[in-house]
Amino acid sequence: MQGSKRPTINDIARESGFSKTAVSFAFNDPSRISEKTCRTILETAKRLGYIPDPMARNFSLRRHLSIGFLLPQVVQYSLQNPYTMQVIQGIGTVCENHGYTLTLIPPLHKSITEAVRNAAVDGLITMGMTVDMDIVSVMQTRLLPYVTIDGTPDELMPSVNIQDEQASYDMMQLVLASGHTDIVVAALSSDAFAKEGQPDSVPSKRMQGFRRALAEHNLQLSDDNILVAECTLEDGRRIGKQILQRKPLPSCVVAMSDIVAIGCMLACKEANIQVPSDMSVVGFDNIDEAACITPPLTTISQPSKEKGRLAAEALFRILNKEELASAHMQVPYTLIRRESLADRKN
Amino acid sequence: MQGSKRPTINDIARESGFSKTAVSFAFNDPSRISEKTCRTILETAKRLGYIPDPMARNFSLRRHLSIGFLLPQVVQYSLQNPYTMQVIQGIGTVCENHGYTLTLIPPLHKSITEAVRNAAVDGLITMGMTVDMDIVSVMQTRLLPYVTIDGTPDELMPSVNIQDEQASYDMMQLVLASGHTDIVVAALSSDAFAKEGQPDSVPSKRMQGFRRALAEHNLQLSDDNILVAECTLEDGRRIGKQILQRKPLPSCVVAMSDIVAIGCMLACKEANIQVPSDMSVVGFDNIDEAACITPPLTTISQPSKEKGRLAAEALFRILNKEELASAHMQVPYTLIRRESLADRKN
DNA sequence: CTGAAAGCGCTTACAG
DNA sequence: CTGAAAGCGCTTACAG
Repeated sequence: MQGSKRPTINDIARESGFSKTAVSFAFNDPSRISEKTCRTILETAKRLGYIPDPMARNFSLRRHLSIGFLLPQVVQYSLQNPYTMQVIQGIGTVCENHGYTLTLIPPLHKSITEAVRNAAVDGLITMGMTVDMDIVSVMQTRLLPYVTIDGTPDELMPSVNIQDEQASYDMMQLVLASGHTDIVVAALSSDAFAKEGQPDSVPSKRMQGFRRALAEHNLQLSDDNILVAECTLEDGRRIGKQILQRKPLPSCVVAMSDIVAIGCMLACKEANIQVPSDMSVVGFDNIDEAACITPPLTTISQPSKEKGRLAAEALFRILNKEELASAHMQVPYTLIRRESLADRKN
Repeated sequence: MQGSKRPTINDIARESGFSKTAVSFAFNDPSRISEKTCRTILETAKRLGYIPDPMARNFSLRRHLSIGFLLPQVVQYSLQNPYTMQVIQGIGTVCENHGYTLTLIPPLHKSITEAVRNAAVDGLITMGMTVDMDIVSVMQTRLLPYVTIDGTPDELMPSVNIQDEQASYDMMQLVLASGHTDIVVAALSSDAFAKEGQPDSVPSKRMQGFRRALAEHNLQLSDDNILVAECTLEDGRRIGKQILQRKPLPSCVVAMSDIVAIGCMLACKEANIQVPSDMSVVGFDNIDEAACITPPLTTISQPSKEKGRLAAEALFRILNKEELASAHMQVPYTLIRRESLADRKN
């Protein structure tokens, strides 16, 4: 079976005595031919083991029937982040409803741009994209529709976001209201796609929110108190260890991502530092683990599945040449207070 | 930009004054043409905004550069299970290394068979597949290579498994050794793909292991003590509620999957039943949540990423016409004892 | 109801 | 080094 060749539409046409046209109709639009012809053709197909080649069909119809999700990091990291996984879930559900598959696209030969040039999909969803990135011009050149989640909104960049600046402000307010003053921020590196100094990128927005709250308390963040982490558990742990070198310990670590916050907490556990009595930790995203870890993590809850769903639905609307109600979709967030943040006022 | 047509290789050939052949070489094998020609062509391409169409290229080369992962349930459930996600991670890493994308394939119009007929991929990885399923004959007809994880090994079915019967036996031995006798099994429904009564399917194997251990203690499982759940948190919770109706409560729930076990524990928490003092619960898979939930879950640890990795590597070996060292790969498991299982001997 | 033929956008064996 | 032409396996407008 493995060695032989698959029959093509030509074989079925010849063997059944009808034309290629008829064979094609038998599979795609039986009403165009007589029942008898259809039956004969389908029987011949079954006998010879013929299944129309999806690639040839899609090529002819100029479509892929697949949506691409560009992995922001190498597979190992991207899929390790429950937040990303939730986003993928939301996208996947919409794809399923539309009869599409969901293609996960890792960097190709280390290059995300290469991956986009070669992506065999009808449209792309990305995370953290800015309009001036190389991949955007590639998508535009390829006339590939795209939507970004947690990216920088722009006229040419349909996007799904929460109010990152405000959410971060709220979080920092809570931390400050709890009596913390010696604060370290575990920031996100602008990720794989990002260029330097995007003032509207999500990490920047969050930093702005933190700073605004601090400023209102006449505090500011020195560079020493900002550590940059990749969005992975391991890098969170690394940051955590680094923070634990300090004496005295900061009273609170404010992380831009739960996975990083949890990495920090791991480092604490390993060093026998008690959270929150020795040091508080707060996160961002409200992944499932945030609730079930000990102590439970104070964090910002984002509707991650909803973000994926909205992005995918917008993309399908673009594919269908429908109007977008708004190119910049916003979803609500919630501040969730749990035990990882100690009250230092008393 | 959205409305206009993309230039094709013909446009570049005409505009640059060279042949299609030369244009093709410029992109794929520059050594075949002079440097000057190559430069001219690439400049023309850039000027006109030409990027070779991946679909046409793949069609011509008879390949997709993508591996398919057949989702065993609807997207919502499949991607909600951390075990499945880990498997996908393992597969994804291998795809990345090979320069392939990973296509997640949900049922098409509710039909998995339809999805396989139309899958635009070079090979497929599935979970829980048996050789006599419809999709297997579709894959064979399409000459699509495939590998199954947690499926039923067969000559025509390359597979990756743990020793499910033995692992389940070990688990039940532990439960019995801890003094439990009133035991309820939360079994997995043979899933979306399965036909009735597969004696070699993973759920059957696990049941056999449970029964062997019970038999050695002169116990057997009445039908009343077997509840079948879908592999989801929600269905675990449903099963949990059902179990909590019983008086007296069973002393231990033995689940075939952590996600179901955790669903049960949720039901307990909601009903104010203490695990493990009122009732013990054990699971299977050792997903991350198993360790961080309260109380931590006793379970069987499976190397889930490794399973995905092995399956994908086997698939690529088949694609490259290499020999498989073995068509039936086995990975080791570990029994992990945590607090969700009470000791009733004392 | 049926079929011959052009077309989708590439690759590549072959000839020069 | 370069190009004309066949081929990958389908779909579909058009004519009968």
